[in-house]
Parts: sequence; C-alpha cells; structure tokens
Amino acid sequence: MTATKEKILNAAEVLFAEQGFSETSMRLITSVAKVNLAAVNYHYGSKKDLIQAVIDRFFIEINDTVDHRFDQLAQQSEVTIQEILEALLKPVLSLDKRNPDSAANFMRLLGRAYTESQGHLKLFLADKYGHLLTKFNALVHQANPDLSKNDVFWRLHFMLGTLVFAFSGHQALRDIAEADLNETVDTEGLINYLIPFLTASMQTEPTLETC
Amino acid sequence: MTATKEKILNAAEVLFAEQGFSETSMRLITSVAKVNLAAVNYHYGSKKDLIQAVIDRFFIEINDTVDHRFDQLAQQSEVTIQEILEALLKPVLSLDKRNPDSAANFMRLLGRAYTESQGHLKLFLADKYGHLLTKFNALVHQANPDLSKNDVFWRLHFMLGTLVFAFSGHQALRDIAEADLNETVDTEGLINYLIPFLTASMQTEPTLETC
DNA sequence: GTCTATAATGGGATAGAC
DNA sequence: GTCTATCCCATTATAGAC
Repeated sequence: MTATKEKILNAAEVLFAEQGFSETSMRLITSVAKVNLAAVNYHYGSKKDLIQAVIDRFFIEINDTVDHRFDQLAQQSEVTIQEILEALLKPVLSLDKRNPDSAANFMRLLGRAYTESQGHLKLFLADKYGHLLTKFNALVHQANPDLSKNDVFWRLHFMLGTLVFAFSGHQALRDIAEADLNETVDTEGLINYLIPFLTASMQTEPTLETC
Repeated sequence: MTATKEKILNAAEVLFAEQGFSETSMRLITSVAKVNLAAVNYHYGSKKDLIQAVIDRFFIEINDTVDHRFDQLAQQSEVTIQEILEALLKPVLSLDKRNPDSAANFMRLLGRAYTESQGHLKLFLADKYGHLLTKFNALVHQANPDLSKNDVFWRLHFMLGTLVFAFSGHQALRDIAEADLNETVDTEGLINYLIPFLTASMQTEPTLETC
C-alpha cells in the first residue's frame, strides 16, 4: 500500500468516526491527509469504496482472532457471557496498538454503519462478516440455554446496540463526566463499566410472554 | 398552525427518522408533503429550524406528563427501575395515538440527534429539556442507592443508548426477526423485551474499581 | 502517481409575481 | 400564503497535462 493510500485511510477513519460518512467530504479528508483531492478517486475509486475500505481494515485486523476465540469457547462445556464479551472486546481493544483510539473509532463506525442509511455498507458487512454474528448468537444461547431463541436474538442486538452507542457518544459523555464527576474514562475504563451492565442484562430470566 | 405547516412537519418527521437529517433534502420533504419547496423556508425559516420543530413537537406532547410522573415517583419511599422506565415510556408510547409509529420515530430521532453532528440540536435539547435528564438521574440514584454517582451516570447513558439504538435499528431487526423467528414485534413488543433487559442491568452490583 | 481545472449534480435559500 | 425561477454554494467525480 502506497504512503498516499494509507494517509487517506488514516484521515478518513478518524473523520468518519467523528462526523459521520455523509458529513465528511472528500475535500476535508484529503486536506487533513495532506494529499491531492483526486487521489481518493485514483486509489479507491469512489467515496463508497473508501468507506468500505476504512471499515474493512478493522475487520481484517480482528477477524481471525475473534473467530478463533469464538470457536474455542464453543468447545467449552460452560460458557459465560463475560467470556464471550471478552473474546470480542480484547481483540478490539488491541487495535489501539496501531493508532490510539482505534478501538473507539471502530465501534463508532459500526454505530454509524448501523444508523446512517448506507445500504451498500450493510450489505458488504453482512456478506463478509455475518459469520461472526452467527457464532456470537450460538455462544450466547450456549451460555444461557434457558432463554428462548427470541430472547437471545433481541438481547444480543440490544447488547450490540449498547456497545456501539456507548462508543458513539463517548466523547460527549467523557466531557460531561469530567466536568460533573471529575473522572477521566478511557476506552478500557468504559468497557469496565459496560461489562457488568451487559452481563447482568443477558443473564436475567426470560422475558414474560405478554401476547 | 396552517395545514401546510403541519403537512411539512408530518412528512419531515417520518423522513428524518428513516434517513437522517442530512440525508433528507428539503426537496424530498416538500414533495412528499405535497407542498411547494419555498414553503419550508417561509414557515420555518431554515432546515435547522425545521429539525428543531420536528423534535420539539414530540417533547411538548410528553414533557408535562413525564415531568409530573417523575415528581410523583420522587416522593415515594421506594422506587424501582421499572417504575422509572414506565414513567418515561408510557407517555412516549401514547404518542402513537396521533400517528402510528410516532413513538418509534421519536426514539429514532433522539438517536440521530445523539449521533449525527447536529450541534445546534444538542444545545437546543439540553437547554429546553435537560431538566428531565436531571430528574431521571436523581430517580435512578434513589432506586439504587448502592451505586456510586459514577455508576449511575454511566449506566443511565448506557440505558438511554440501548433504548434509542433499539428503535433506530428496529425496522431492520423486525425484518430479520420475522424471517428467522416467525415473530412480529411492534413498538410495545419491543419495549416488553427491553424492560427486563434494562432493569437487570441497572440493578446489578456496582462496577469493580479497577484503577 | 500527482496535479490543476472543470464538468455535472444537487443542495439550501430567496426575490418577486401572483 | 403560494408559486416559479433563479442564485449561490458545496459536493463527487473525471479529463488531461505533467
């Protein structure tokens, strides 16, 4: 990968995470990356392709590790929610080795992929990395066999929602937390707050059937 | 309010919820509302003001009720998380009386306000309806006095995040749920899944101090 | 591979007739 | 209050020189 191509990716990663896809113009990306405007189209083809490349780089970095950890857990006789979350989050946190805040950027981008109407991106991710979601689902069921398929389905998505949403608003919340509570919370600190919150919500008894 | 002014609001509400603020053009809004393009600027001044008006209408409809219910709960000797959530969600659900899916649209718009970089909107909401968040915070503390201020702060935001995120992705999840589980879930059904998830996560023991 | 210049499109906003 | 026509701006994308 040429230096230019990588500079674009690095700048786009931060800007997309901070401002969203459609709010971030190629002009801004290229000016932050200090490359020529035409370079994005030359190296990536289009803005859509750049968006996919930014998110794909993250998945490529964690895919094999997460997949392998999930497979290991599936062979255990007892699996806890905490183990599943850690199998996912530890590789994500290790992204910070490349760039500070990479882990947070990744989660925020996932949130944006989920809520912004980037149809091409959802298809791309479902196609390429849907297998991770399938394994995640199976593990949660294994960890809590009392839950119905429906309960597992909904809670899993609530859980992912909580995760990515927490990261999406993390900067704003961090500022408020520092002002109101005199507390500085980095990505790992945030996860320390999240894990008990999420494990509790997954382990509770099944939803009452009200229909 | 003139018929035109209201038609714009109704169209904008749905489109903003579905596609986001910046992805929804005034041209699309006015064509769906079947009014002239210039009418938005005539009646609302600008697109920003229209965005605020759309969200403000929801808050005006629920503000007094929620505020009153919160005050009533604050006077009880014992408060549960479930009661707090219901004090918030019942008025929200009653929005469906005006238009079907209003409640879901409202929550999705809140999510977009939270994640899209609409600085003006966050200021507007914090200014006008911040008091609701303050009361919510006090109630959660009252319901679970064992939690530190920090725990309450973070869990409250996780909880709100889960709520709005669940609604943001609701349409997509609904489709998957129908295909995979043969289950149709409306807004009230979604809330039935959400409440045990959230109450459990709020009631669990405090986060371990790892610092 | 990099750059300048420009095409092509779509956006928000507004002036002025009715 | 409503409409048409238009202005002005920002965007993505590309053609063509270097």
